[in-house]
Amino acid sequence: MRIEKNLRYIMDDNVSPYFSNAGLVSNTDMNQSCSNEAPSCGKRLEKSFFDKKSTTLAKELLGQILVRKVDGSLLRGMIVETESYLGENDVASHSYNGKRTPRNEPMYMAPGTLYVYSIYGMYYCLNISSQGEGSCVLIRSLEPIEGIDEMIAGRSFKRTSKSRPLKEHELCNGPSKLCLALNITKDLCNKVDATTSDEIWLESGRSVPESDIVTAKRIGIESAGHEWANKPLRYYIFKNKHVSVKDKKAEASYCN
DNA sequence: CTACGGATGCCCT
DNA sequence: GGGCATCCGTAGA
Repeated sequence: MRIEKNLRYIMDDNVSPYFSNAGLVSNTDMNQSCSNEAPSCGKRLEKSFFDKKSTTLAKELLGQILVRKVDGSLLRGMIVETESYLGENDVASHSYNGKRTPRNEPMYMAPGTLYVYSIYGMYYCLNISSQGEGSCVLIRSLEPIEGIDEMIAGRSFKRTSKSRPLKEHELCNGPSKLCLALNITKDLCNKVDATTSDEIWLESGRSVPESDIVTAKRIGIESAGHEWANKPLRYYIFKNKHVSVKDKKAEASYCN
């Protein structure tokens, strides 16, 4: 029943090469389904993958798979939008000026460590620590791959019977939406080492060519001032429906 | 499509 | 006490 419903979603929204075989059930199937994409597809990303400066990591995380175990079932989403936070020199970073508090401690931990913080009293954002003191990558959007029904259940928070049903591309198209969909909370995931955890980790997906990466300004940091608010430190996959905010000007130079 | 107000509570000063 | 790397519903073009 659940699989049947998932498949229907996939059929309705079959835009990603990742979905070519619609393998939704097990790790084994996943590996088989993308064996033509990349030799390492479906393998856990190791420490060395994360040990890069945040701008590089932010781009290389595009196309990779975030995996979360919820009540014994696996939820998977492909990362389609990220932001780089540079550390002590970045006015918009929680670690600006080398600021270090109990909240942002994970930003200073080993690359691959998750930094989950609460925002606006009711939401969370997920970051991954990168190379460099106090720098990290914010995960802004996912394209759901597996566990759609669980994601819908997670996103029912704050929604009523009057609310319009969510479309698939609305499940994870925002930093706090994806945390709701994948049950990522500070209590459960903050400071977790994603290279060793059995509850949340990353797997290699497809590699996104530079020509498919749109570079744009970051979202929601106007208070950092124009100069830093406008730095091109947000990255997303061109034409992907699951991106939270598109930048038409940045996309104008792309074809198709 | 964009604009805006309200929700809601943690964290730092 | 004020700010916040957000989301949602409504209003209007």
